[in-house]
Amino acid sequence: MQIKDLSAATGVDAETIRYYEKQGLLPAPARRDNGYRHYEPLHLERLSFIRHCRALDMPLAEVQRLLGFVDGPSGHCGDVNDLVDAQLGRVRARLASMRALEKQLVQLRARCSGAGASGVSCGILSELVAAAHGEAVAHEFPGHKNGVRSRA
Amino acid sequence: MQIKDLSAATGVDAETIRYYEKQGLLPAPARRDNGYRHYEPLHLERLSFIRHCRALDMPLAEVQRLLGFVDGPSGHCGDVNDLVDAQLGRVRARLASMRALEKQLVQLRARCSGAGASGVSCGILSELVAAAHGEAVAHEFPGHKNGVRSRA
DNA sequence: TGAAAACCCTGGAGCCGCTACAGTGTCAAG
DNA sequence: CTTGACACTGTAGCGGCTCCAGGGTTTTCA
Repeated sequence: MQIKDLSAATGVDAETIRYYEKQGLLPAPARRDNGYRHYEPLHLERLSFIRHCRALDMPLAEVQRLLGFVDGPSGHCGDVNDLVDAQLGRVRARLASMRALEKQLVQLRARCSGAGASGVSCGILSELVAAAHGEAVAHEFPGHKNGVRSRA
Repeated sequence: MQIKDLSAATGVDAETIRYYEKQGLLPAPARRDNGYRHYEPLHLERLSFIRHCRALDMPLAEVQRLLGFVDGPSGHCGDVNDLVDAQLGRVRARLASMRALEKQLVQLRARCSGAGASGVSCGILSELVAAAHGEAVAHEFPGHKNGVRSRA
């Protein structure tokens, strides 16, 4: 099995497969005489595992730890639990902030769809400008470094 | 007003402020004799606007377009609408996939909390391995480049 | 047989939105 | 006059890829 077959079988781009190898997630396969990578069914299974974890949005570092549990002796059930719980926590936190975000955007959107093009300037823009004013005042006393989460 | 005052007033890190300037989001302020940036109230307002948009998780490129509308002549209400709608669409798509994610994680988590440490191996891990098997089979016929969204 | 297309390799740069340095200069307080 | 807080520039790093350049190899088709 060469890289394009593994790619076709998993739906993972060949460059991503090489990237996983470089990051130590996928064991380096044997090489043919011409230097081409030669994959075994083991790699297919492993890559699918990785992608499944990624579909759960786990960071690669955690996937790696999980793979360590798969390979190593059993009895890490507690550790695995913790890992999944941590991921669930992250997902829920993001979910909450996304919901708040949606709400804000819906409110913002309503500013314009109602009034039409009658007013002097756009309601959405003036809303954002006004909000900016409020924010600036609200933040006048510092205390924390960064009020906006870096990636919702 | 020097950079740390602007930073304190908005809660935005000074390095981030300089970054926004370099990216062309914040107009370059006047410089004092010593080369220090000298900010006007205009900058405070503008920076707050940017942060408010960022709090709505808009990409900087869109914030820039929005700023263009603020500066330019009015009458872009339709464009602004489209922009906000696009953002709302992105947020909702992410929201949906996050919800699916949470569900999967909860199911996965249940695999282990029920059985305790009685079985031979961890239920979560075998579930992931089994799921990986299913995925691999399901993808055996290619057609698309990348099955997993890059950033949920 | 020979040319073109499709695949493979490596190494490095680019994406986003910051964040954190290193190395240097300037200013205010004690 | 020293100490500390601030300022400046420029560059590198994060995650998780993605894409490109510049090569080599293999397959396919005329």
